Amino acid sequence: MKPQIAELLSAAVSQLKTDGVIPADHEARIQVDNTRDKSHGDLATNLALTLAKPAGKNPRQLAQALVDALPESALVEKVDIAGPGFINFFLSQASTNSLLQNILEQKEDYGRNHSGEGKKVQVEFVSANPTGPLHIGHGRGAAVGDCICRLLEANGWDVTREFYYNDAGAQINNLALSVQARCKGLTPEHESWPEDGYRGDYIKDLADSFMNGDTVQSEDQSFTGTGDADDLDAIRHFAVAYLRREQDLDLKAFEVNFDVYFLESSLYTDGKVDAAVKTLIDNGYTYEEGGALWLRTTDFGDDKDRVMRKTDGGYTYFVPDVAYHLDKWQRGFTRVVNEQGADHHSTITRVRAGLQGLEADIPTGWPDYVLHQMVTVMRGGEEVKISKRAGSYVTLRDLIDEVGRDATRYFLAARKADSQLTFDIDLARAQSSDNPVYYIQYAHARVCSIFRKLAEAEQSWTVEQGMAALDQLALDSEKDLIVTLGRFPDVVKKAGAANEPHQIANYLKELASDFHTYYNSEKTLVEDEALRNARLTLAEAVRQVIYNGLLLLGVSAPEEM
RNA sequence: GCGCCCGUAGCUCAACUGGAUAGAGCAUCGGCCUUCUAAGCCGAGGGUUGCAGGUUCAAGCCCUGCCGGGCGUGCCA
Repeated sequence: MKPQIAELLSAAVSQLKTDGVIPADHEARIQVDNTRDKSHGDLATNLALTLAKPAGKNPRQLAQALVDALPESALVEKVDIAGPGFINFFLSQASTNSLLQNILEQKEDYGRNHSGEGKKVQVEFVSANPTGPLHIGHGRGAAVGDCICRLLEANGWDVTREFYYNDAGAQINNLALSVQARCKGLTPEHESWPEDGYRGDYIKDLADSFMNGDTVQSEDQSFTGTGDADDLDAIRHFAVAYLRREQDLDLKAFEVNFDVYFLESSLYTDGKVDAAVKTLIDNGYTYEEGGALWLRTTDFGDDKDRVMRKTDGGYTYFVPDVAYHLDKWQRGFTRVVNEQGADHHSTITRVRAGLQGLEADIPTGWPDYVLHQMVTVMRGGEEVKISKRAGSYVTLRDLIDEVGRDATRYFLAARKADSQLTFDIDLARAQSSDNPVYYIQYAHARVCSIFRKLAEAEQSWTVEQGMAALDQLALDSEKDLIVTLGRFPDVVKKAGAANEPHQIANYLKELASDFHTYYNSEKTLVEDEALRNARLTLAEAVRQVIYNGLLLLGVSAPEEM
């Protein structure tokens, strides 16, 4: 309903410009907010406050002038001027009726918009290296990243989900050496175990599988173990394929899917790394020193220059990353969101510097980054630090197995990414109102239950009957609930613009709470047929919006609990 | 030392890109089942938004300086 009110205000502003009250060249930013206090109506604007200075008038006078210039609208019951000059709108029954009608007509589309205009956006997330099972930090990245994708889709963007993984380099070599050591019967306690080797139990499983000659198949590759413990290259390939398969299975269990798996190694084989390096050299942003090639990142705001090519001839990690991002740009993604752990934030400056050095007309602040902070896992009031399988960290699989996909997704996506997160396993498992996931899902199930009861009583309800009866909804609690339903499209828009899925989670909690309150105070299946039909319409609208919201989080909406 | 992020009720977190009296849940205390699922609802107490300045008609939010925590500060990724 905000857009309609904003339109009325816009018309009023134009009128006042014509009248010479407001300077004609002033660009007014019209902001319509939900009110916190019901005595302030349903929606409010600070327009008179922001226009006071350019108009050279006191805000209350200006507010009165704006109100006088507002076009008539059936949506508005009453307009007040309050406080320092806020304009408060009280919505009419006609507006709440039409809102319910919209929800029931648009169904799954209610809340979606076309602001992205079908433009291409790429979201890169998880991007775990294939050196072990996914840990809880990857889980947070997966939940947040996937929800961002769903939000962007809801806002009309054409989204590509991409997973980038490092299948070359020092860590992979380290992995291969660890597996090889296991193939030769060594354990991590042994004195000749590789320094900085991976020690988890999964290394042993992997070695056994390689020695058995198993064939592993992942999303994008397959490889058969040769059983030759001296063939480090074969071990490397096998280990990568094996762990990729394992990560794929975890992601599938988490209901996170990718459109593109991008291999770092392909940047080398396609010559894209060399090409990027050559361009940087040709553009004069590099120099040799101490046997290494340096990129002058200080030209682009870094606090010191960075090594590109090491003395051993290999490139540092951010060089292929620059080539990768140039590739993204060339694929036509004018908007790219990179969801990563905050421990990698130092790459941002380097990648952006490298991209600027390529002089490819890439905007300075491109791409966007969403960084998530660390996750701490608690059980029984104690911090959980390790899993048996991975050894040194809690895996995503552990969580899914213990608390389920819905709760895991919800808890990992329900917090602002840039604050540290405490994952309380006991709470996530709780089947009570303490647990926000159950609380929200239960609201959905309750509506379904009402309709089951209706069928049992051999009564019926249709949208048409409901629409005809909407004037029966006269209670404050009913209007409150409808106003909350009306906020949903705006929440989707704002959450999408800010890459903040947690806003959806918060909204759903609020909506569920409003509904539970209403459910408890007013019976839906009353004798009076018109009132019953009206309340069923409201209940169905609530169900639809909860369903739509849960879908954005990738959490299921059960019909019974 | 320097850079980035965070600091809100005892705990976990909100506060809609600067708005009106900072809100929920948990925990504590007190109520509500003959009634569509009590897996729920209602009520009470609980705050100098880390500290000190500044900008603004208006600051939890923006600026400066401190304090505390996290991450980074690799020719690791």
